[in-house]
Amino acid sequence: MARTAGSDGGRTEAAIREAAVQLIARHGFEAVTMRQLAAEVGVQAAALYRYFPTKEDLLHTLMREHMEALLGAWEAARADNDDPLARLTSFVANHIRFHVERRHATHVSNMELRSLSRDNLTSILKLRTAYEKELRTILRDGADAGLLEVDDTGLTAMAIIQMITGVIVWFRPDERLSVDEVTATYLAMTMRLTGAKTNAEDRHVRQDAELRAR
Amino acid sequence: MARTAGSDGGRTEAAIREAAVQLIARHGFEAVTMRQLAAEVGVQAAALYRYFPTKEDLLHTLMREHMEALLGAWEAARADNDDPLARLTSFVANHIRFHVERRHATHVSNMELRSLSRDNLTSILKLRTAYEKELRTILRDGADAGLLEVDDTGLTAMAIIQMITGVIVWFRPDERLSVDEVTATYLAMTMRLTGAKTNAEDRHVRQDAELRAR
DNA sequence: GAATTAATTAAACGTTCGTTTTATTAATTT
DNA sequence: AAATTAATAAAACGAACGTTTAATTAATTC
Repeated sequence: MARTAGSDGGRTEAAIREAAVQLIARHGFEAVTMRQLAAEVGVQAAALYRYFPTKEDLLHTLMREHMEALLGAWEAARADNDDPLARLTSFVANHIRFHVERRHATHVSNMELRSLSRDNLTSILKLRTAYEKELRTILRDGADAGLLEVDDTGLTAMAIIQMITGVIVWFRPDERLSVDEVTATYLAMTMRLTGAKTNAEDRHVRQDAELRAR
Repeated sequence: MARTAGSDGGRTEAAIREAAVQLIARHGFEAVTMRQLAAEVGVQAAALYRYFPTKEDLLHTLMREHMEALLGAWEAARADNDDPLARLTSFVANHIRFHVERRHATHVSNMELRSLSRDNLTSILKLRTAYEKELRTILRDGADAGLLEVDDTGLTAMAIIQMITGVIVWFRPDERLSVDEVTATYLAMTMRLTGAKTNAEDRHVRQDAELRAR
């Protein structure tokens, strides 16, 4: 009826976050009740309020940390490289790996925006916009250098992000394809989609080789 | 306190559907209450139950009819054409037009699947799968005819659908771009993404023309 | 070992939810 | 004009919701 033996605030909070991500990803934020979440963690509902002041604050925390982790992963993965094609490759590969590894959290961050209040929504959208801007910059640099054929930078960035984020809709680990195989295929599609010059060159090299072999 | 003068079942049901699509698209199915919906329509909550037996049945009806309309629009738009490239063009153009015209209903159909019971979910997924199969068939035919370069038919189909459905996330009519302009850009990206041969030919034709003009 | 702080339970709060029941009036049919 | 059917309002149902309060025990500090 009170503090349980061996209870630990740090562990409980981590368990709440984990359970919340799973439950919200599966049922949606509005459909998950604090009692349901508490039961999953193994505590009473009131105990949740020691760690998060409100249900919405819990959601906002999960989203903010997910977006910050995404931006952090990109900063770590980005080769300090001048080559736009290498940067584009890094971006797509990092995005797919990160999203496959955190399918549930991504689902939450993408689907539950409408459950946030104005201020909380604004703070998440700011992070999201910053991330999208990274891709737009790469595409513009690539187009300026004559390495990419991009009609509309903003529109192409949205198309690519939607395409590569869509992986989480159908991808399941331990099925037909590995993460690396999926990444390779999506990279090839991205390069074709943006008219990347290396791709065209590769194709010509291959064609030439075939012709010479005859 | 009872039947209102001028009330009409047909009109009321239509009003319920319209209001439901708007409200669910904006707030999410779980967040919309029957009282809120009724207020939007201008009736009491109990009146809704004359038209839909439960809240979930209302959602299911909206989704089913949306998916059937999408399949119907595709059947009407599909030129009875043997050329896979022409069919691919029709598919993308029809998809974007339909989704832009019915942004809210599309949002509902894509986001609220988890609020459906097993049986209702199955019936919607069946329609969705049938639609996706249309695109897979086009891609396979195109690849078999040597007109497209597609590594993985299923994966490419998902990538394209996610890309072109994503239009509704950012597109707003009466802004920078018209539907036709957006469609043209997405068609160009789709053709590049699938390595469509016409595109390569066009490019060569254009390049030749430029060279000759010098 | 006494005092304090951390972690939790148990119980309750007022509110709101989807839905049902019953009554009432408008429109239609006979 | 009487009888019937369609369309709704009004009120209530029990259940469940997010959250708060108060009490209680475990762990830590002094």
